[in-house]
Amino acid sequence: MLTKKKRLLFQKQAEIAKSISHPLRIAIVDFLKDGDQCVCDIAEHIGSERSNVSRHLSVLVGCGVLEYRKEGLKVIYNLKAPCILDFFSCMTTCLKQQAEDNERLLAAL
Amino acid sequence: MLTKKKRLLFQKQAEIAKSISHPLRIAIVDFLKDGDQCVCDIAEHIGSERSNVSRHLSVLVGCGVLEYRKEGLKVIYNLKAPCILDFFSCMTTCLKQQAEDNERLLAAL
DNA sequence: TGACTATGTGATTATATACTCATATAATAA
DNA sequence: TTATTATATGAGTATATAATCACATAGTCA
Repeated sequence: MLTKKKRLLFQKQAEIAKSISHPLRIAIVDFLKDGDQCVCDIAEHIGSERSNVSRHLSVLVGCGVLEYRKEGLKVIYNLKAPCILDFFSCMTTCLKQQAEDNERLLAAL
Repeated sequence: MLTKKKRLLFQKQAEIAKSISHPLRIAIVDFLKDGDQCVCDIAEHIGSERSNVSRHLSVLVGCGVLEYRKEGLKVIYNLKAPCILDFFSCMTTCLKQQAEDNERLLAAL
């Protein structure tokens, strides 16, 4: 059986995973890998309402994936945990694997 | 603006991330890193109903994180994408960072 | 064959999440 | 001061997810 310690760890890890479990949040992290950006530029880049983007950003900040600083009127967000990007490539590997599996299946029909 | 290609990629990546965005599913993946297991042993280890575990397992299989084989009555699950484990350590790094931040904050009070 | 065991699934309910709109806050400039 | 701009947040609605229970399926063995 799981210990309480492990349960807590898994709970916290799940929160981080959940924070990047949304296409727009993935797009945000991907955008920020090339440099810091303000909310309005992020919103324009991913094509969504600023209010919506603001909420997505606060989820990512809450989990320690992003951090921000204020510069005049603007709030600039940046990647705090770049190791997240490694996970992105792991997911891409998964997807390639799946695509290859499907290809093999198709060839067998 | 995002291209359609990128949108699709982010959508698929979000699905994989979502598949591990649950404490029980994290516990399952963590359990399977030490070797293949059947549903009933997984259910006992994580302390949840078999029907519930079965559903969580099918989510993970659906995203290519796990795969399974049948052995008699039992269905044995194993880790198909071990790179997921690297992400676990990234998340642990995030959590340590957050804990340190909190410590610094506390010390400043 | 029938009994038993492991697993999966349909239906239901409770809860969580995402999005939109309207509004609030805060910094800046006229 | 007022107006403007960037950002954040409350409320409401729609949708997605998780857990439970009952039942179905499928493999094994007497």
